[in-house]
Amino acid sequence: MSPSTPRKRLSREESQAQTRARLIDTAQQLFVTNGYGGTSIRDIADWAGYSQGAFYSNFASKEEVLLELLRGHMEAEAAQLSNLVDSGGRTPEQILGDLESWAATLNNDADWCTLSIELQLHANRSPTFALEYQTVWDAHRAGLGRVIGKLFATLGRTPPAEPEELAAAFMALTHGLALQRVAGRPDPSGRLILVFLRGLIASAGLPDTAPGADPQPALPA
Amino acid sequence: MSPSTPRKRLSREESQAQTRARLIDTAQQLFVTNGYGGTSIRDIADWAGYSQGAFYSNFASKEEVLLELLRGHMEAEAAQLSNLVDSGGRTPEQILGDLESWAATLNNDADWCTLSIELQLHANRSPTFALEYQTVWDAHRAGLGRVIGKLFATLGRTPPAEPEELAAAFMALTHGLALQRVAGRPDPSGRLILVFLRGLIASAGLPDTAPGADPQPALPA
Amino acid sequence: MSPSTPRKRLSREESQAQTRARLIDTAQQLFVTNGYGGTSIRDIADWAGYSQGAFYSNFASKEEVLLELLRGHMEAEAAQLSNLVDSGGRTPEQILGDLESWAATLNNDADWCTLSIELQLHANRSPTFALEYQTVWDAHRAGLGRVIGKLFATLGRTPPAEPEELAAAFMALTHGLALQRVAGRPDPSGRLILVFLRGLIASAGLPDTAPGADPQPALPA
Amino acid sequence: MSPSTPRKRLSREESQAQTRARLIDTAQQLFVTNGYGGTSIRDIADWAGYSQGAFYSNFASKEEVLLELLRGHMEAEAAQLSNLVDSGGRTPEQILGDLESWAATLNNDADWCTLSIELQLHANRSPTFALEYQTVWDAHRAGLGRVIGKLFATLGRTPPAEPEELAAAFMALTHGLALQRVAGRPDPSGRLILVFLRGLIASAGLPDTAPGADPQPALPA
DNA sequence: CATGAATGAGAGTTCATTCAT
DNA sequence: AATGAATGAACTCTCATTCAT
Repeated sequence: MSPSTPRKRLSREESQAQTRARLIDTAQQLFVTNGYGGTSIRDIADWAGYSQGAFYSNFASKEEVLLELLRGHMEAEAAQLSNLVDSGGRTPEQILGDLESWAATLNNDADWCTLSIELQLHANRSPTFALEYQTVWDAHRAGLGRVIGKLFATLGRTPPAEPEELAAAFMALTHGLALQRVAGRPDPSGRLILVFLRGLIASAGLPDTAPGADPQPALPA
Repeated sequence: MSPSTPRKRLSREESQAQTRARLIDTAQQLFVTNGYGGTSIRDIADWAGYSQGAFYSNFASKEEVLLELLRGHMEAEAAQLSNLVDSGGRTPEQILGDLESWAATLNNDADWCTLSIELQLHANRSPTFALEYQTVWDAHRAGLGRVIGKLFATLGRTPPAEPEELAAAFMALTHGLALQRVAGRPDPSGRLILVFLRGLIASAGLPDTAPGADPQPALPA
Repeated sequence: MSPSTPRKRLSREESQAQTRARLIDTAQQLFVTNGYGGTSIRDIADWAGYSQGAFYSNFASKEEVLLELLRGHMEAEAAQLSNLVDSGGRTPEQILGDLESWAATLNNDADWCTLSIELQLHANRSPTFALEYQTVWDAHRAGLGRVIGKLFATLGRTPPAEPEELAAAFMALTHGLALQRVAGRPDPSGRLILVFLRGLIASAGLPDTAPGADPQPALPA
Repeated sequence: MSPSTPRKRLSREESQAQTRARLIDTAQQLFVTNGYGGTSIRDIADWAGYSQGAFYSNFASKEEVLLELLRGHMEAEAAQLSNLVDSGGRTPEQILGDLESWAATLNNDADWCTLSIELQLHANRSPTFALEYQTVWDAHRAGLGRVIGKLFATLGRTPPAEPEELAAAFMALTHGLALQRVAGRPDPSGRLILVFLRGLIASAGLPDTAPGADPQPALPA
């Protein structure tokens, strides 16, 4: 290192940011493992290697860390969805492929799902939290709804329910399956989600096409 | 009062059965409202109008009430399923109608679903409880799986995944949708479940029928 | 069974006495094992095979059982002592032999000693109990003191302290050694008590004998 | 006060050491008065003027305070014994005098004895505690055994039992006599211990001295 | 900013005791 | 006399939170 860039030592701001980041990370892991209620602030501080006071220097309460996690959750999901949505001019096969890889992500990132359940549960209890949560949730639902709407539009079919409702249902399916996960057993979540998605497409009406055409020739299971 | 229609006073057994029943009822309501972890034994006893000691005269621990609720849950679900399964020789329309009314039940009985989530969450934390829980869960999954298998058999179609897996997926969907419920908004659970079910049927293969036949003429959405 | 001796069934009084006796026995065992404070009335009733109510039909409180045990203790000790004391005209060797067998009793009956400590401890806490206890204790101390006094008198020696005090000291030694007992290790109580007793005799003055005589020829270790 | 030694205020470390010390002191007094089982953590905290939480900031459990007291006990006893043991080249009279003053200490420090009994009792119930306790106990027994062995060696006599066993017996005697203490009555412990010790010396053999010598001319009671 | 001793409320649980049966 | 459900107080222990340092 040259004398002009010596800083092994973090500036005060950097150090503070690090403390905060470590607390958030630790909190997420503990919430996933032990649940929100089953995690104490002492736990978070201890596992992160800080004192309880350090926690309170960064967050006003346990709920505030959860909010912070919610924001991270939100950003990650928004990024994911923009990948699915923004790229125009795709064939149905490509969109379905995208959704498939999204489902695979869920499969791998079990922690997010578990955390997501914790968020939802806590929103059901705490009105304060519910308010912030609703925003995130609605945004996500709208985003996923748009992807689904687009898929059906590209296929030239009418979805069997409002795209946003279908989006909510897929998220519900994801959460419900995450709840069923047992360590050691293979997780069929991604596969089942696709099975259901293909089902929806199969049952979707072809509004103004000539009758007798094969309904879904392009999408063999 | 005549000697043959005796005392408003409860006999000892009746009285203790009443106590137990009231504690269980109160516990269920509180678990649904505040979650398992968010409910204290003090709460249960207080709301039921008894002392904490009364609770411990009836249950060895908080987990034991949850087990009791699980058993009730189990019986109710078994009864429901036997209605769906046992009656032979039905048309596909009848079976679908049965499933529809089952979905409607879920719609109305939001508490059961919320409680069911609590059960599943607690099973994920407590090995003791998980053991008992797994039994109930497996039985229920097998039961619902049988109904689904029968439906596809009656329709002469091949289900797009193992019936038991589909059953698990529908339960997941139910739980996930229950999680999303917000007081004041209409609950689309039952409707969405049927949408997905119809989708599965639509995408199911017709193993040995003549090609070109209209795949699902009997089941318009 | 002949018709003239039918009674498989206990009379009410007999049955009650049996209940009482079983409760007392169970209580003693539990007090010895877990201590007075570590034993609950529920424990006593359960282990004896009765309800808690049965306990309260026989005793007003936990302390009353302890009193009952104290009385039993007292009688047993009185009987023991009267054996040591009453038989007149013994040689010193015989008396020492008697004491030796008394010490051996203590060795075997560890339970009595442990219980005795519990009694003494409880007397130190409860004034009510202390009152009754003091009587028993004083009687026992006086009894054992008389034996010791007699022993010295027979030997024609002056005890190095008041016989009653020596009695108390021997009981203290017994209790203290009982406290040190560890399961699995041999218990040297009886032997040590005799070692100390011989010591007292050895150091006892020969008030009016000719000087130069061998002090204790008759009692080699 | 000069500016260099200003603050009446305690530093943080001092203050927390004070808290700990007060809790330990209070615990000791209460254990002595009410017994280990009869003392609640609430009691300790209340009497020390702190909250229960303060207790748990300093000790993990009630047993840990007892361990702390045990350590203090151990140190005090070790110091006492090193006084008795270390100083070489003493006449028998001096050693006996030392033991006499040791016995007098016991006399005055009744609390230690009572506490010692509580320690022993708790060791009999809790395996965890027993482990630590055994170490202390063995050390003390060995130490006192050494003093006794030295005494007999100086006197040129053979002790009537293993010095360690005699040590254990004297500790038992001490404990047992402490148990008998009743407030208001004079406590003969110290005196009786010396009576017994002189007895042991009197009955000790003179292995290789000329026969006919006066056995214990130097030690008149 | 970070510390962690101390707080006070509340958790699950046990217990001696009461009383309708 | 015996039952055991129910009581209410007390127990050990954990927690989110505060605040002097």
